[in-house]
Amino acid sequence: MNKFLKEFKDRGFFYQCTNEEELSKLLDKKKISAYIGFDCTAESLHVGSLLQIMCLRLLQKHGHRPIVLLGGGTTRIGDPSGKDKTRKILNEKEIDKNIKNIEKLLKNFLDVKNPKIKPIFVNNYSWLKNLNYISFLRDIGKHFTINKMLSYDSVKNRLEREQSLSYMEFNYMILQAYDFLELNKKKNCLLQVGGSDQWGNIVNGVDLIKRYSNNQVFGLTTPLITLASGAKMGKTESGAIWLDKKYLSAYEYWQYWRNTDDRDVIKFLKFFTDLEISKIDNFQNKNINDLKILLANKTTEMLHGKIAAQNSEQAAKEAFSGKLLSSNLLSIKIKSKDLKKDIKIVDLIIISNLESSKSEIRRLLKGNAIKINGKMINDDKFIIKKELFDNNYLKLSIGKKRHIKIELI
RNA sequence: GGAGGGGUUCCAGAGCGGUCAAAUGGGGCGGGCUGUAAACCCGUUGACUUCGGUCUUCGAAAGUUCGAAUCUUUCCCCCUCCA
Repeated sequence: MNKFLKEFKDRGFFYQCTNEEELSKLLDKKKISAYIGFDCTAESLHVGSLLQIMCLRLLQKHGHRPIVLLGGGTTRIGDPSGKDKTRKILNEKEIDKNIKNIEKLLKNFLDVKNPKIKPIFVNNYSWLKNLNYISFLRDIGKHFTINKMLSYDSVKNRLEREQSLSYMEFNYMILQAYDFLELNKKKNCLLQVGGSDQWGNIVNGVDLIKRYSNNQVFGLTTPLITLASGAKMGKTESGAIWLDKKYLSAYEYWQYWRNTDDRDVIKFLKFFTDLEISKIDNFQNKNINDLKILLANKTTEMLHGKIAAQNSEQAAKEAFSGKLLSSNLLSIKIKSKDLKKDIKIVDLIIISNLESSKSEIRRLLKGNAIKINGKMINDDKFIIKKELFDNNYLKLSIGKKRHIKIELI
């Protein structure tokens, strides 16, 4: 089997392929361009897209060129896959902003220097915006049958549940197939990779290209990642695990990985780090917590850089060992003039934006959850005095995991 | 078009005139155990509070009543069956 495909499988990326044998042969013969499309409905991607990003990296590792499609056109329509309701439609400005930001984000993960494998970023709006309806129907539309389109899960589910599916959304799969055709024509793109929910859309593209130009191209999908706990990856109660540090700090990102369920650690090392498979397979007997730290370091390093990863590890070490102040701890600044009057612990936490409900903070206080400089506070009338600050710093702990440095400025 | 059933707190789902900020389960949060894991146990889960209470919530609006999530009217939205 082709080396790329083998590693793709060994790491657990593989779910389905339109024609594995032929793809393997092709990849042995030459270096190709392959594309993955990303949703641009938000300003940042989250961990849910990370497997796709790892696919891009793997392509590069094996000398293939990734094409990143940031769907300015299709985001304007909204993919009905996995959705019960029509998505909210974003306006042009928002989408353009999202595309710019996501492109920047992705560049953190990819080799953008090596001219042979440098990623190509494309926006399908550039070809979708000028489509002529009649000629599109004649050239492209004739290759699609409604009979088949109705059989796809994304469509079928909607219809079965009697949820309305607009004609606009119904066209999504055709547009995605058309994207593939365009990329095949313009960039000689021979492979589309996506999540398993994209299978139908990908197959349509492969079929369209076959019918339209008689070229053979391929589709490859990755499995949906579920956690050992049964939950979907990437969402926690406090929100999505964003990749952009504007929404989630490097430390919090590091913590997300550090808190991986035991049962998921080996799997995640294969998914989300570049460590060699053979090496990971030898980890079975290693201390599970060391592996979690390794996982956190590698994933954080990849996104935020080595320094950020090291700082996060250091901060965690200090925070959880009970050390009072660490320069690496998440820091929140409050103005000293706000501290002039007697400020209560409850208000301090509100000002710091750590909690938004005073009732909640009172509950936490009652539940032995709040510590200042390592000392438990139960009284909701506890006054924060200047003396509590050591060199203008104070350590506030909420629960066992949230340790924050409050800085007086 | 005709006949029924329903919209309840994050979710599922009870309540059907006062004892309802609303059972129960899930989820979340906090505590315990531990390893920043899992499992398990306990507490908690609308907001504000001078801890006495106060205010806002049961699809929307209006009404009956001393008192409404519960009754009436109108409106909006969902589901099932028949045509």
